[in-house]
Amino acid sequence: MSESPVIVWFTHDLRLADNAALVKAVETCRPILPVYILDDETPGDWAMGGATRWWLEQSLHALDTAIAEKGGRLCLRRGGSLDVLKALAGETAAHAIYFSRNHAPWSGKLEQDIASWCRENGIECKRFAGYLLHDPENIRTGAGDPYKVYTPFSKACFATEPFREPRAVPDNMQFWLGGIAKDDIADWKLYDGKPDWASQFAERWTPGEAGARDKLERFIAEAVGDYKDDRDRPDLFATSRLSPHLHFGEISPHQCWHATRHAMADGRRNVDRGAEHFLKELLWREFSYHLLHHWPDLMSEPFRPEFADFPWSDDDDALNAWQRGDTGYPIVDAGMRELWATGWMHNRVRMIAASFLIKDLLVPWQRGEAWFWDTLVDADIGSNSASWQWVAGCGADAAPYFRIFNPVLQGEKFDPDGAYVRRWVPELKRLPPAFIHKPWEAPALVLKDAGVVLGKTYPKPMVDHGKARDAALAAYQKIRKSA
DNA sequence: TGAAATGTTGGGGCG
DNA sequence: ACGCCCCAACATTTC
Repeated sequence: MSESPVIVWFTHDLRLADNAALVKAVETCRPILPVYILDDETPGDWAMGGATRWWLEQSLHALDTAIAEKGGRLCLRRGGSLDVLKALAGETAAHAIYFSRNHAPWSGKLEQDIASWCRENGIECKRFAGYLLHDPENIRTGAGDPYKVYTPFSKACFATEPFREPRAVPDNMQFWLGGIAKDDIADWKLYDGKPDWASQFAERWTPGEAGARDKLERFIAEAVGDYKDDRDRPDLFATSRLSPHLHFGEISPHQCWHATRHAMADGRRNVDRGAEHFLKELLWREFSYHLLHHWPDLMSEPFRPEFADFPWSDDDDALNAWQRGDTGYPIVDAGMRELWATGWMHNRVRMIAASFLIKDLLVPWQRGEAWFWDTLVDADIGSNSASWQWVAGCGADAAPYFRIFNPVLQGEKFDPDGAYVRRWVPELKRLPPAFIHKPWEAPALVLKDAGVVLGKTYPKPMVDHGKARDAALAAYQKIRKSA
């Protein structure tokens, strides 16, 4: 029997580089048992959605391959994390359990329970910093309160630079090779391909640490300098698309931060304006988790309590039309179809589509949040919750409710030629730019030339935006009076 | 990380 | 020449 191992429990840190738990496990000079647990029990209502399950399967393959190249294998188990770790520790007579901290609302108790059980059973337990630049309890206002506003929060973060350097992949890893039961990932049925809704995902994405590193390097080399100007353009390839990689921890925010800072420091290109903005976007992710940590029901309850009485119209037909991308507003439909086809949507379009659901259709923001949770490959409990509250106007540092996006103007401003709409709503692709974002205003002859029959080949607008806006503002007045 | 309504200004046409 | 009106263009306010 080999020496008792250190269990390295992988969660949202599916990488070998910049992984403190792994580095410290190697430093013990004991054999390592790398483990991933598919835990659908602990998160309750927030078990992983469909698109993240597709990603997870790919990412675990990538991690297992990377570990295999070092001479080990990833051990897969399914069940409640505490129960599985107890079982594994028993089966292997483990010396220790090392892992990176998680920041979901259910993680704190779980990690405490693991630490307590380890203490009672004479097993060393070490928890390392998680997937944020700062632990959420360490950033406070001068008065000692958590920040509720993004800008001062981001200033406070910048003031704490420099952040620690990323850690290298440890060399001479020794793996524990005892014979224990391991799940076959195929049995998890993370994605069964029936129906084959994720067929396009693989064309767009390369899950895993190597894919994440490539994405970051390409973004820094080609796009970060123009990020401030072009990041709102869904028709361009101007954003990093790192969100799913960050969600699974295939890359750390420290790695992203330092790569950006190095590009700024080398000074060969005029990169600073865009790069600075990219850092700020990383801090929006940070801010979302900061809010979630201090207000752990952010996923379900409006931060501003008066919104609990908002007169929503919880209409399934409206929700379904939005989900399918059949609203009759091209920029909204393009976004929803991009989401379905690729598991991702450009951030500007997320705001437009979310605003449409909430303010034009008056559907509760939680319904849209749930849809995104199921369909986004980057579905993340922090960013998703905070961002939906932001759009709904009920969040901490949110867009006020009366700030209502006009889907036509937003389309014309951020997809000026209509290239994005043409890509995802091909039945409109022959419409000229002047009407691509408002086909109902096109003269009959123009529609005929483009092969568009409104109500048949493409829907008529499901609501009149002007009237919907008035209705939304009227609804808002009701909760304002009672507040 | 809005948009619409309302207010102000200034150039030009015109009597 | 001058005042008046019209209405872009821009600014401010309101939702």
